Amino acid sequence: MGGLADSDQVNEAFRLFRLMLRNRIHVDSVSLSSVLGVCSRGGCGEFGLHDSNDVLSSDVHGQQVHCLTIKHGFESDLHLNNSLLDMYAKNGNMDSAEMIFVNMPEVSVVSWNVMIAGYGQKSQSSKAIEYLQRMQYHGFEPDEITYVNMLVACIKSGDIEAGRQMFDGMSSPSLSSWNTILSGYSQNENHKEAVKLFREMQFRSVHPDRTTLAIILSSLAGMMLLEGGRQVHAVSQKAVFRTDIYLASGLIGMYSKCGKVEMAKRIFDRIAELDIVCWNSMMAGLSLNSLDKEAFTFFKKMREKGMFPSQFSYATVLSCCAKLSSLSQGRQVHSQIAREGYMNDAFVGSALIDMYSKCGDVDAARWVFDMMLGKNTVTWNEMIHGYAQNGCGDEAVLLYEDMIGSGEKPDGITFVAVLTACSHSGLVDTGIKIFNSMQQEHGVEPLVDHYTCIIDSLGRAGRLHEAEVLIDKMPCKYDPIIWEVLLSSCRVYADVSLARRAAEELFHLDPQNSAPYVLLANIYSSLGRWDDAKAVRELMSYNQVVKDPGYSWIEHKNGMQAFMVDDNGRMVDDEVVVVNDGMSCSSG
DNA sequence: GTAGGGTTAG
Repeated sequence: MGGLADSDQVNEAFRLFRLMLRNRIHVDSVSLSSVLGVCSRGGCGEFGLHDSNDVLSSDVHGQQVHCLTIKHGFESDLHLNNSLLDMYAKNGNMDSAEMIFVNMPEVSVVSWNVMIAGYGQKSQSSKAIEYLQRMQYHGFEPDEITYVNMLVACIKSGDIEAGRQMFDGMSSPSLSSWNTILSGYSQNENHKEAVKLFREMQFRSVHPDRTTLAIILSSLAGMMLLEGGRQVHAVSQKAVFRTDIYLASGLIGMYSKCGKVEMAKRIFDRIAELDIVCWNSMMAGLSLNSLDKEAFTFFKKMREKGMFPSQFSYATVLSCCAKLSSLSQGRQVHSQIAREGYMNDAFVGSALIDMYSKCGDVDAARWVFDMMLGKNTVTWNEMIHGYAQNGCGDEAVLLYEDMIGSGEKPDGITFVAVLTACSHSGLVDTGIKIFNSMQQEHGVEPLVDHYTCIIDSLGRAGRLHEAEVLIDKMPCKYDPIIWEVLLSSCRVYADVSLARRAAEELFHLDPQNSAPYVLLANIYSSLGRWDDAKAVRELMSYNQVVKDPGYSWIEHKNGMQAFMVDDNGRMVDDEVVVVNDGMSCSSG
């Protein structure tokens, strides 16, 4: 259900409640408690998942109900106080929750659980731990729900190991606890550990439910383990699971990620009561398999069927518009997002910035960026990357400096984005300066991608000697990509001796790669050194290196003459040299 | 009156 729908529900429930008051219908603790429940569901925490207005409105409504509970003399009612606590906790307002909690004449395990859940949702695991200790100190025994809330607190705070230790300490964890920890691993992309733990679960004869299977499907998909996925599919053919939407969404995702989009469609078509997650899985699956046009049509169909798109739907459909470079469709989606109050969702915002950048409207991307509340590292990275993609090196560097100034911590991807921008805009020395600050000032270790940017940057500027010196000092000098980048630059600047060295490094590092042979031969050819070019091609033949498949033969319309085309359908004339030698692709 | 779980970004 969309943001508007959520806040509409809160407003409607509240309107009914006022009607009750106006008509002097007796208000009891049950009616107060249920209207609080509606207020809890409206909010999504601080800068939450969608528009903060929703949080505000449900919080304000909740506060009004809070006043009524006092007015009607229910301030000592344990159940009602727990509902109030829950309302504030779910709206992320822990200060108010705290205030009620300390003034409650009587608390129960539920009260403690609600406080732990509230802090957990805000990723404050230390506060959650504090509450766990305090509850035990006051003689309350933690229950299953306490443990699940504690696990969520650890996972949300990014300390899954602490969660695992807690889980391992449980004598017989509930199925919910199993599912929580499995999901923690799955969402942190530690799919291997998730699957390992799933096996452990079977070993201990703990029966999985639809949730367990859905989580495992997601991890199997993450590892592209189609066979494992098929086994889970077989298990889920059992009567109770056949039409389950949790399993359906998991299966759709698994088959799509393993490239079996037709199978995913079959599962989608078989389920009668599809929910928004199933639609989102199918749409993402189409896009993942490069069927973005179809995915966009699918999104429109989803709306026609009366489904309310979620932030997931919007993030996905925007990525389709980006891949299609369709600015007009992207703008349409943008206006829907603004209307429905998802502008401050970090995923949606990043997807909007990406869409505008890929469509070449970098000013619109920046406008979205500036308007967004609740930016995170990815938001900044996306905007810097947007500038890089559009050749705006200076703007990228300025924004990077703003990011550092704002206190947002850069990560490895921030540096790939800003260094790419420098490289593409010829800001060689700026790039080197930023590169040098990575580890020293920001504690981010340079990886091969960062070195590649710098080598590319030096190479494009013709500073080949500096590039060579740097490579010799690099920890990742045995990664072929480094030498490939250098070799390309040698070609541009016709530096034969360095090209020879780079190619020879590549012959050793990546023996089956034909690219260095082709590039080196082309460098010789372009200088008219035909004998050297021929020698390289002979060496390639002698080493039994075959030109990469992935190129295909096409038939010339005037006859049977064959040309090579690359993936974009462009003719690759350079490779004709190789073609004429009769070596080259056997596969089409 | 409290919990977990399937879908999204660089």
